[in-house]
Amino acid sequence: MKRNSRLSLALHTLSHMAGDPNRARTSSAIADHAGTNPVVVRRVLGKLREAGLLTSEKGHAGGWRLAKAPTSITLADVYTALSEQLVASKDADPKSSCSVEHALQKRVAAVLNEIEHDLIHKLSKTHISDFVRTAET
Amino acid sequence: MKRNSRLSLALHTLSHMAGDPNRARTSSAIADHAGTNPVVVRRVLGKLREAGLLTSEKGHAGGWRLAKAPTSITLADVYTALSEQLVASKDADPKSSCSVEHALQKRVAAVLNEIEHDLIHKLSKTHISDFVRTAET
DNA sequence: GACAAATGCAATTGCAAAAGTTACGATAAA
DNA sequence: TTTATCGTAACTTTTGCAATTGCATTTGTC
Repeated sequence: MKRNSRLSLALHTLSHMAGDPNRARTSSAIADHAGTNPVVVRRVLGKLREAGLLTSEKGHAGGWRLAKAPTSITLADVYTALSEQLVASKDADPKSSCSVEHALQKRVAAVLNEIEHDLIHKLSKTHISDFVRTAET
Repeated sequence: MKRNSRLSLALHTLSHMAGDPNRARTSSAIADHAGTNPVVVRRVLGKLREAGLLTSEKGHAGGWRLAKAPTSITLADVYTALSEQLVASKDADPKSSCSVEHALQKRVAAVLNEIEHDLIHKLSKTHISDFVRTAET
């Protein structure tokens, strides 16, 4: 896979589940669909479970299920569950000798953080269910 | 440096230049400031030059200069100059056997692209000069 | 013309993060 | 008890990017 693979995988899987929320899916079935492998799927979906978006069941006939209605899961939920920070930079280096430099860095970081927040806000406007409006598997 | 290092470096350098637009800076001076090396600086700034944001002069007493007023360079200019695509995913895999899958992927990609555009729009609202308002080197 | 300072560019190396793989234990259903 | 599944740890492979190196080119100064 390529860039944004985790976000991509998560979105893909959730959308698919939203089309038929009752069925449980196994890691390997999901992996096959997404062209990856079960362990990677578990790693990514594990984060979504921690965030309360999914549940998983062990044992025979276990698998993954949506923990909430598709209409109540937004892209922002997924984004933050994966703790992505596409825009925001990490904290400014404290090792910058020049204080003007430091002030500059902080200002840049502040703007970037604000834009990150805007991005999340925008993401919160679309729901997983929006992907399944027309075709229902 | 880690993620977004290119964007970070570009923003950092441009902001610094905006504080004193007449002086030319050499790749190695910039590299020292940013804690990196001259070749990386040239690679990144080269992209900005291609986009018409910077000019560079070879030879003795050469270096890098802003090609435009700091007030006319937006974060979106920088972002697109570096051809970043933080949100948008690449084109959907054509190898997806299931047509429903394919339609789903296209819908997800469409939403992501729209959000990417929104991000760029937001970036276009702040200018390089905004970083240098209070302190002027 | 000689030399130094600078970009331009390509090839290589090095490194860290992510993906992939394998293995094994725990758990639950049949 | 057997089978199917998640959970997780350890390891290997891949990949992206920075760093390094080397050399050519351009330009200003002596």
